Amino acid sequence: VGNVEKTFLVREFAKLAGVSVRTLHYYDQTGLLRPAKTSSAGHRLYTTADLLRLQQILTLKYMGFSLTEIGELLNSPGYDVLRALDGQKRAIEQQIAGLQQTVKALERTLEMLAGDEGEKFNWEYVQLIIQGVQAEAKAYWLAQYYTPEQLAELKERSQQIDPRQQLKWQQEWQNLNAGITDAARRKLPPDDPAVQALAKEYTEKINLFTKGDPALLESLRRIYSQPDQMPSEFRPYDAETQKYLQKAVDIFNSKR
Amino acid sequence: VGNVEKTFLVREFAKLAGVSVRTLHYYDQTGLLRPAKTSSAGHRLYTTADLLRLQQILTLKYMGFSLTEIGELLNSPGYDVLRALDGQKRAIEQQIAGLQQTVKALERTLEMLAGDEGEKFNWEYVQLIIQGVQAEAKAYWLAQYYTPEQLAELKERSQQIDPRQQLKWQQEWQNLNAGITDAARRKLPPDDPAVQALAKEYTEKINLFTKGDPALLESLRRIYSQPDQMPSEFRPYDAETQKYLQKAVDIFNSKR
DNA sequence: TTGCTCCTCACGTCACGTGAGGTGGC
DNA sequence: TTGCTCCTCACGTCACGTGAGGTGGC
Repeated sequence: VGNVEKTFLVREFAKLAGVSVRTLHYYDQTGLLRPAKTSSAGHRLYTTADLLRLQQILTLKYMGFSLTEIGELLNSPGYDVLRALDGQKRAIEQQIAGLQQTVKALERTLEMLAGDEGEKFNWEYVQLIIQGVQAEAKAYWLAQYYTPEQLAELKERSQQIDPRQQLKWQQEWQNLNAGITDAARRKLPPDDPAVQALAKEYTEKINLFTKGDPALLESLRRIYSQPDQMPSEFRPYDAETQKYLQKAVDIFNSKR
Repeated sequence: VGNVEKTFLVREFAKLAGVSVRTLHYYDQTGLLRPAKTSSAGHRLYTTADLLRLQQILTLKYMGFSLTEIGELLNSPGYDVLRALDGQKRAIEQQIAGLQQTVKALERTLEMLAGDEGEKFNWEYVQLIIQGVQAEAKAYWLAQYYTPEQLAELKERSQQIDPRQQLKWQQEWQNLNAGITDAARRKLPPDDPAVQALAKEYTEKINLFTKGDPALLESLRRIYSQPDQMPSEFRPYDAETQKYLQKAVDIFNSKR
């Protein structure tokens, strides 16, 4: 008696919150926002409590979370919101960094176009621009892990080595990484001979790079210690594959 | 005789270009990249010319174009590449600006969380933060169109008027804009009485805002002159709807 | 009775990833 | 003959937009 809360039909409620009716249907369907009640005719009846929840959903959506993530966040009260928001912030910052690289490439391409008017569009040069932008970003990011001396040495090294040889190494690395990713995906046991062959090749390549310098090895270790921190464009594999590789390499080392 | 060009099977070609086989299938299917030949067994045979085209596709993809746009760009030789790249640059810059707003909101929310430890997450406050960030961005953008005096006056005005009244106006604007968008979408004739009613309301609201000040009206005109330049978050309707509205308003004015 | 709102399917979007099921050359 | 690669469907993705076709209260 007197306990009748004001309810809203979908259209009303949608207008109130500034979303479409279809959105509310969808949120109901996926369980993200179930209306408080349903009328005898099957009509959705929303309350002000529902409005609060919807606003929370929209807030998190604005912050870039997916609907699945939003559901998890709102349904588990013990969830660490601070951590989630912080992670989200970092993710978006990386996204921005990627877009800024693209803008930079576009700018340099436009400069090039302004330079040679009337000439045909030089695709090869644009590819070089993109590679340059990406290399810059990578170098900038790596600079925080290497000491100045190491950076100087690596730079000198790369200048002394034949570009063709460098390209070949790069491709070998890519193939090796593809093999490792594939092995991890297929869940081959780390002590499988095929996987051990990959571990061997990996170890050899690392040794070739560090030339036995323990400081350089330590830098590499720092770089790969948190794969999720690494910008995705130059992250060879995710954290899980990384662990898998580590296991295989450990087995390989223990067997020698 | 001797005119046999080297060809590649899909997997080979895919590895060569660093894409997946499925991607090549898809590009073939959509007509974006058709292999030069097909073997008698129905196998796709790619040539180095195909590789060049694929690299162009990937370049444009990196620059943020959709596959449809890429197809149009590559298939129409007279296309104005410079204009396309410049537009793309601007689009990405706007995307970045939006993401930066989100980051700002996340940062301020995190600061708030750091302040009141252990307290319950204050959703209402986060909403205010988001609104604040958006208002800042809008003010910043509008500042380039209004004169300092106009800005000062508008600011003073908003301080003198009851916030509830402001909210009400905002909602009226939103409803009006929704009506206009709807009329344009349904292609009602601009001289339709219903559309004329919208034009009337629009004109009245504009007059209420400018208070007959021609300088203010001129600023508004500048602001709305290129709707596509306006950040999408506070663009009420696209260029086409804008034109439609203009037509309706012109008819309305001519009838008085 | 006429509109209006409500409902539930269900297809389309974008650029592929991921099997399923089957064929052909080494 | 056994593998390997190739092929063509065809479903799934993410968050809805957009009809289609039908029912119920004002």
